Amino acid sequence: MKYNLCGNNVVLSDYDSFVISQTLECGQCFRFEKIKDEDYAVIARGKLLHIFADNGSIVFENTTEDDFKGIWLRYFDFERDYKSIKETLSSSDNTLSDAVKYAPGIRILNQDFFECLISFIISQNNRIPMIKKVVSNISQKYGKFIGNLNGVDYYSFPEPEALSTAAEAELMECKTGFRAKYIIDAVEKVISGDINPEKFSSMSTDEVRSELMKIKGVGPKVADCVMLFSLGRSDAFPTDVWVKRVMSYFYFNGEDTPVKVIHKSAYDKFGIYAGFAQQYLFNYAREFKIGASDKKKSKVGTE
DNA sequence: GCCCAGGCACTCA
DNA sequence: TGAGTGCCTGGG
Repeated sequence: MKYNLCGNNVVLSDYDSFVISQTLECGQCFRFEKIKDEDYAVIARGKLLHIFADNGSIVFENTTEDDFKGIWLRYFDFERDYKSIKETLSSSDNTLSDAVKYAPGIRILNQDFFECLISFIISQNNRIPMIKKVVSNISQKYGKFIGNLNGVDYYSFPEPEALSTAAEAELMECKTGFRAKYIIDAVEKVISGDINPEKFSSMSTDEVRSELMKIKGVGPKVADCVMLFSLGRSDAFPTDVWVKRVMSYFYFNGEDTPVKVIHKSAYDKFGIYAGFAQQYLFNYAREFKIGASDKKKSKVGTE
């Protein structure tokens, strides 16, 4: 991977396995706005980033080398060798081979723990546009103004202390619905140190999952999302309805299979790459509506 | 108006 | 230990 400085921009060339839209729109994060094709505003780590593709390069607009190296390199997971991960997954499994070919430019983002935790608590029983709206509402109300792009104001996701001032009724006004009390419980546990990501480093993935599930509104699915997208646990395998469908469809003869069974088979098959496999499969399943009712289903491989 | 969405808590057997 | 049910909200 190579980058150079060009005026106020950092320009990334000679990279692989990265397509902005595939990485942002594969359901792992909620803090981005599409400006046009391969041109996005991204909010992360208290910064507003304008990122776009230009003649095969990726431009990080108005970005210092310090921010690029200190924030974005890690956020977009550019230090990881995705070629070998994709080869490993594809070589042993035809389904994965197809799923990887379908979206070879997905990278697993390294998001902020607290933001990721609250965002995926909000995600339960909810749709992506709605999740984005709720996270944005919370940021606008409790976060800090960080900039304007194309006439749109952007706000950072609040620190735990800032969000702790929120009453349940106020969170409801942000359209969190029944999840408001879950958010309050999560904030309390983070501030008290009851939930402390620094302590996680010495724990196994199963132990971290149990810790996270002490928070109200955090079950196995949300815990695995938080571990995969913000704690670098690549063996986490978030099993939501789509992953359940795609796994049942391809590995269990289309039979409705319990999440526990799916979870175990994923770990047996993919091991420490389970999280990457999940992301390729999830994207593939959602795009082709694999396993959804016939009305919604489109034919695999015809698009 | 009804149904459901990237789950989870709660209840009851 | 597992199955069944309700949940804010808004778009189809």
